[in-house]
Amino acid sequence: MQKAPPRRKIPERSQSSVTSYDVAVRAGVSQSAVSRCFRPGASIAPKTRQRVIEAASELGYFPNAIASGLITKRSNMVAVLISNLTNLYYPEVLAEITRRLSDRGIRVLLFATAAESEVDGVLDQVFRYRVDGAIAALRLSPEHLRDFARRGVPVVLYNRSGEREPVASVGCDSVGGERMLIDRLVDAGHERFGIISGPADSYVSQERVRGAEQRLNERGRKAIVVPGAFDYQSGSAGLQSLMTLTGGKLDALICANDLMAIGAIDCARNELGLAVPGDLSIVGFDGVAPATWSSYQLSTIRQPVRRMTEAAVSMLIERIEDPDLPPEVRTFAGALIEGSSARLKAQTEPAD
Amino acid sequence: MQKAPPRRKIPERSQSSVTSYDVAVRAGVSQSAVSRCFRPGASIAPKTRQRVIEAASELGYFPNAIASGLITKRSNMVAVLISNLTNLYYPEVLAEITRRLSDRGIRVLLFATAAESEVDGVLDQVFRYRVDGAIAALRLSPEHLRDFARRGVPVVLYNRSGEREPVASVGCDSVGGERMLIDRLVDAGHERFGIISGPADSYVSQERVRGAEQRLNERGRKAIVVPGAFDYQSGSAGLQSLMTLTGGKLDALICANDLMAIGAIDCARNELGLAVPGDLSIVGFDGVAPATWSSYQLSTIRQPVRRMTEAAVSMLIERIEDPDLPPEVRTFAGALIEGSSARLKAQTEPAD
DNA sequence: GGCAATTCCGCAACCGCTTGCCGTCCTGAA
DNA sequence: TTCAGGACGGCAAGCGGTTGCGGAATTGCC
Repeated sequence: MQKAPPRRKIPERSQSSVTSYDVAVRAGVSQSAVSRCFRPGASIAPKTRQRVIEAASELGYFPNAIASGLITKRSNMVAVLISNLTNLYYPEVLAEITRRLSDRGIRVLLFATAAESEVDGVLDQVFRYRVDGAIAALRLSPEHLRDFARRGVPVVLYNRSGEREPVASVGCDSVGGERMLIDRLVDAGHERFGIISGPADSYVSQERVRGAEQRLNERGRKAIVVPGAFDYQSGSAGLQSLMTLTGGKLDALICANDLMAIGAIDCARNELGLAVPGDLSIVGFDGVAPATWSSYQLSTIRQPVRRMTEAAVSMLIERIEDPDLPPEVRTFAGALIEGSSARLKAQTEPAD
Repeated sequence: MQKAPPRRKIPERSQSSVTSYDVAVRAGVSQSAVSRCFRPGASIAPKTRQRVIEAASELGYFPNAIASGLITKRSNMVAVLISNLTNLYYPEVLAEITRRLSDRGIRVLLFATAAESEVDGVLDQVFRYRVDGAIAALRLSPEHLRDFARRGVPVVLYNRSGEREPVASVGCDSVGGERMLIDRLVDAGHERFGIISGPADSYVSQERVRGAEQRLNERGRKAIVVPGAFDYQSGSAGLQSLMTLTGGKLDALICANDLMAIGAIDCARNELGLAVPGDLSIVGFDGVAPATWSSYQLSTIRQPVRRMTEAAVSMLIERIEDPDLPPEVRTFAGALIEGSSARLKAQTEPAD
């Protein structure tokens, strides 16, 4: 076989990519002077800067962030790890985080996985890109966290917490939120409780279910738990199986998130012919937009997304600036949204 | 002071950032050999590779994508520009795009703007990062497009099209979609039409409204148009003002997207006491998840998101590989979802 | 075993920018 | 006028990889 000629595809990038050198030539200064014009705090005469800026804009020059990141060891990129974007709740979080980071001159490198457990393959990529930090809204194993630590990449967990080791994290108090819901439900006279959980590998699901069961227990009640998957379907399916399991005797349904609660409401009303909250009280968790729609007016716990994202971003940035800051856990209380999908007060007469 | 002899680099191991040089030392090979181990197709002996890979994993080494991007001129990052993530429709698109790009070894650098018109400030950033290409789900002016072209960064527009100049783009056929809806509505006997548009700076809104009005015109009908903002509120508000404007005489409401249609349904049923579709037919556009919820079962046009994102990604990658490919516009037909929020067939008797 | 053809791998020159270290030049004070 | 002290800006050494080139080692073949 003949030796193949060293075939390279060189797309002849002629006019593309203006460098600081080109600008320097045009402005009649050295390349380093150009660089200084684009660095805040560098020593440069206003006059020179003027000339350089002009030349730069004539050529359409922008400093190459890749090259400068190589030397400053700051890529000005942060990895955002999210498990499933289609969850209604996360888009808002992502949008907020992106906006806040962008206000601080930092870009978001997005990593989306289908399930929380798929992180492994993704982490190499995160490290390859030398991101300055990461915000993770999914479960990271202790090994993963150690990898981050080893490489000096600060992480802030969002709505998660380090399983064993302490990690910087922000979250919404699941246990406290469920406690509020349970207390109000019990006070309103509900007796038979059902719970629809989230996927087994979800941390928030575990916490919420645990919080609910614990409080029910403290109040001398208990609940049947059926598994769900955080989506609309499983709200409906979960309710159906609970009705089967309890022979239709269910007073209150606690869903691990809003989306399942909405699925359950629709199922109760449109398939089982039940009045909500007349025959059945249904509560959720998150406070997503559809929960407020007039067809649902879901009784739920709203997470303070703005404050939480702000906290996550500023905690991360602090740790990028000073990697030795100790781990800090910030927990925010959710707000009870009364809504009208559950009878939350004893005085509300179930007239239907 | 004497001139210093050429400083050999001493592996100081400053706790972070293992370099290929470190790996080379440990494996007893040259730095370039290490590099070759991580480049597909490079000439390296299996034995050497083995040794290097071992040393690398002991040190936790990953090639620095920033550094390699600097020299290969490929950052393996693609910018995704999205106007507002909270739109229910975009998260799905974003998730799909991210997944598909990631399958091809490409990362997403996310740029989210609050309004379509805020692109200006963002573009510098896009260029600074030397992304290999961009997918834009927002309006880009001819100047913006020229900037991309000038820098040799291929762009694919998502649900937009170049206003004057031809640009690679994928989209869902708004005019055709609206035509289907209008035809079915007219055939079913509706006479008085209302339209709620999207924000004025939105391209899809303009197209959809234009498509609807045009077809209504062809069928000898016309509609009153009120402005909306693509959100739940404006569906409700839009319906209310239409009821005022028409003195309550409205047969069919065409909303420029699903979210407003849902808002309108809720308003009609829960505030105006109207039956949908009994008293009023309501249709949307997009095919978002909530549209399928049993409380709504929205009659709408579903965009083929999978196919569209797949097309966008592969078109972009083709253009990254061969920048001289001509612009191509791929339009996908939406699928009519009958739903039950509108009377779409003449034989359906409006019995209420 | 001898010789040519491969296969491997080291060398070194970058990629585009940052920055420490001076050398210039300008300004103001004596 | 002289000189000290800044303010500017050029020089050049990298940052961590990639890759063409050529030498050394290995292999194939007779």
